[in-house]
Amino acid sequence: MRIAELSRVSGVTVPTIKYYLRDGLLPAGELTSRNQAQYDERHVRRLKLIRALVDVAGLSIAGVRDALTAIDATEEHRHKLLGKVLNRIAIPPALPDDDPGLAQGDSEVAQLVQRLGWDLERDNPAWRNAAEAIATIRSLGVDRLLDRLTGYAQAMHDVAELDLAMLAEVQDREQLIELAVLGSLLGNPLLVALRRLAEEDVSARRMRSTPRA
Amino acid sequence: MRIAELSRVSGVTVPTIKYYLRDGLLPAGELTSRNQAQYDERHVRRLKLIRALVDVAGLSIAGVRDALTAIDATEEHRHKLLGKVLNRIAIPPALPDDDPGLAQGDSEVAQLVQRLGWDLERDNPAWRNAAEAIATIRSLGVDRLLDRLTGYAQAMHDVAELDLAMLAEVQDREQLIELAVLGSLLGNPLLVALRRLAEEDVSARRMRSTPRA
DNA sequence: GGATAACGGATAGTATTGCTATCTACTCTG
DNA sequence: CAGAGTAGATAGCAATACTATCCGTTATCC
Repeated sequence: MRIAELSRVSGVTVPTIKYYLRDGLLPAGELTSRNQAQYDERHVRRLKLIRALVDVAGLSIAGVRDALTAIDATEEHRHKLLGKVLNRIAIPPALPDDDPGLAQGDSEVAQLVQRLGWDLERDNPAWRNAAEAIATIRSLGVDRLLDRLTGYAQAMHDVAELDLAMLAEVQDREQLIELAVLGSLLGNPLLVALRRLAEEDVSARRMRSTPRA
Repeated sequence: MRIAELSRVSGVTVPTIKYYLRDGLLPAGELTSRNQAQYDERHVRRLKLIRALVDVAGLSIAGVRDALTAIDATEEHRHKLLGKVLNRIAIPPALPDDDPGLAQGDSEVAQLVQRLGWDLERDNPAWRNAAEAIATIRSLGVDRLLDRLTGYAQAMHDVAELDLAMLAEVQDREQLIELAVLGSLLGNPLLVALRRLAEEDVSARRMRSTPRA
């Protein structure tokens, strides 16, 4: 398969494919001569993956590179725990380290974790993300949003049980890493969409039971 | 308060404040003369809100404008249902209408909704978001990620119950809209972070019970 | 075997986003 | 009344994600 067909099959324009090649997101095809290369199904798949991460997961090109690097981790790195791979595709901090309220958010996460008896390390990047979200909510004075923080955490624990149960079934290590990364990146928008749909259902039910509340 | 103090108090630079003023994200201060305006606490709050939506919720400036417009909906629009407000801050579609697989994703959402007996309309933008996420997962051949779709939906239904229970307690209509919008936009990153933290807990627990699985 | 279409690789250009800087005419402050 | 600050307008800029063009080379089709 040459570049024109790769473009046709994947739906990505030739200049964009060249751009991804330059950026190292897409591995080069096998050169059969100075200016001819062969591409195969792996390239098609990789292009679909890049577009999925950009369009659906909402990643930047730099974020895609991080995700692909995590997926492609060589065997010498792959002995590391799944957690390490997932921490490498974490959402970068949004607030400065000295943000007033961040320390408070951090300790609220600590309380939550302790209350639920969760077994985890403070250096998980998601800890910071959670602390930042909490700090932001408090700083805007919409504290009521956090009344049910524990319930949120329990619901996400249910999700996590499903995630890990799925991963536990996977034998192949390469596939495991990929499923974990994609489950994280593509699962988030799915969960967000399901939350919104569920809200409409709950709202409709409540409306039926108390029509003019 | 003049612009320099507004900048100092909010932590947003003067040129950026002017940019937000130009863009209509921040309402103009009250002009006391041709080139002097007074700003107040509402402007401080609005600036914090804009930064929160950009930094924490990850919205673009255009997205912030949509969110603020939804929050600021005048009384004539505010009779509309909460759902209409939330649909206006929906995530825009990422796949083209004619994407192969989108129709399949759409019908999978329909099956899920029917299976769970959810009461909702097909025109909810989140329906499309869910269909796109499902279509993308299928097109990448990582179908296993969807094995527990029903469980995901149930967990998010729990979240939705919490969301609506919180909103039901709010009397003031203006506050209701704001809490709904911020609960949606700021709640998502919080849920994503909690999911990741919960995954680590579940992973640690599983590791303890079956150390070398 | 000769026209021509496509190719890989390099370089340059472009549209958009989200600010940032400068300018001008004015006004408040010490 | 000096000079710092201001509103509003316009212009500039850095980053991102492509998109276009060019070059010499290579396949392809009659």
